[in-house]
Amino acid sequence: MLDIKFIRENQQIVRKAIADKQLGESLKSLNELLLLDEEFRLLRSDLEEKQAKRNASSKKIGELKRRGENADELIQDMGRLSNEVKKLEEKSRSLEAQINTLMLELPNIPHQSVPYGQGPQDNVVAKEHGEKPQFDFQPKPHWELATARGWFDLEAGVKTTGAGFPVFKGEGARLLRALIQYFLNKLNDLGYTEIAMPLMVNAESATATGQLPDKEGQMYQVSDGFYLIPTSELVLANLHRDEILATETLPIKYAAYSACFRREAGSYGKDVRGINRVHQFDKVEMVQLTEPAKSYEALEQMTETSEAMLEALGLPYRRLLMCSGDMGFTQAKKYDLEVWSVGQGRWLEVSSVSNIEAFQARRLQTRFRDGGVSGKAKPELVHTLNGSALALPRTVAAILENYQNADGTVTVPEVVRPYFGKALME
RNA sequence: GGAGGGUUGGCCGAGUGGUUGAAGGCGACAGUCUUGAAAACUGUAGUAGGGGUAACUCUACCGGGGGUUCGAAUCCCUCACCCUCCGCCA
Repeated sequence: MLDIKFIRENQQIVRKAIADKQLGESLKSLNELLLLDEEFRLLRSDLEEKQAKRNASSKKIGELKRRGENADELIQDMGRLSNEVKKLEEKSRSLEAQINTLMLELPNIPHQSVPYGQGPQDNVVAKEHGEKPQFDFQPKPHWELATARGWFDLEAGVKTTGAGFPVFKGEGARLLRALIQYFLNKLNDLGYTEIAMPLMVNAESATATGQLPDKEGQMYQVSDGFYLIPTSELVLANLHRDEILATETLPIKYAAYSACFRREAGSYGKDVRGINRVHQFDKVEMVQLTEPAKSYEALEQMTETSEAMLEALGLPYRRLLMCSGDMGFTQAKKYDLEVWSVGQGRWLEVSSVSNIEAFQARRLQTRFRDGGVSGKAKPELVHTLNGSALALPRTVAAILENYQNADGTVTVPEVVRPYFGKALME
């Protein structure tokens, strides 16, 4: 959510952001918002004036009554005034609700370093690292390797649940677990606090982080008004909702492993082969809350953390700087990391690291100030950042494909061996 | 699932429908004293929004939302959460 004052005073910037992000629909929201905001502010001053009168009279009536004097006349006047106040209050409430809804439809503003672009084709390759492996045999895609050795069983998942709910078995399941361990330990070493969390959230949390209303169709809704989390970012970012933090506690760094659930409506073809895109997957995520001045430094640092993991795993990858049109509703700047999938001959996105600036924090009301909660300084909104380190299925796919041997076995990357327990999947 | 009791400022905790934005305590901050600290004493301080160059001033906020009333922290309804008891399941 943007600051209403900012919107009011910087209409052109907001308009440009909407256009750059290819969200033409939001322009209507902006226009309507500006009108309602004007109306709301006029109404407010009228209302507040009348409230002030009412408060004064009420006080006077109290005094008269205490002294045992007659206040009937004043009470009659108050009746009329109160009615007006009540009507204005009602109007004010409904305007405020409308304004709020519209505010939720305005996207975050891209950082100045974000290139303009209409879609994925305009993303900029910011970096490429590692050699694509060469084989003296025809490398296979991960689903062939895994099915042949029984490392996962997609049919079984279809049976128990439906398409896109993979079942991992034996050494396949073990590889998942080993990777999760490796990632979390790595992040612990870097000062991230590990969190284990609920896999469902309420609408309030989902609204605060920006999934609602923007991505409602992407989430599974279960009973009692809960949503299955599409990413653990949602819970991590909400951990300090409505809190004022001491500056010294920043940056706050959280890491978590969780299952993630996404409806992924409209996906098809090679995108969904094997475990390229599934409805339930595992992910290790990092979230940081920082002071505004330090958030872009943190974005680089978090991206480098994910890259370091890919390097340690020996997977060739590239870093994309996402263009304005492909970066999503809440982000100010975002990098995607993609690994080379040799069996499919394509890049697979395994991480996405974003700076949300104050866009989430404004809804979360997560603030900080010098001197802590009861300090004197004015509270200020934190910046929130999130990034995957890393998403499991595609990392597994890349490992299987890039480390495959001619006989269908897979060499386990060295850094994972302590967790996996041996050097070869067979 | 049923029946009761709760939710007040950073924390604890008063609060009778009418000068209560809210006593008191703790904690915080500033000052006095002290070589320094502690103690003691004195003082300051909620959050958000609006108006004003400023001094200042207005409004809202006592879990959330609605209502009753001339007037609500206080009465009513509703939702959420916490506690106790009963039932059910582990």
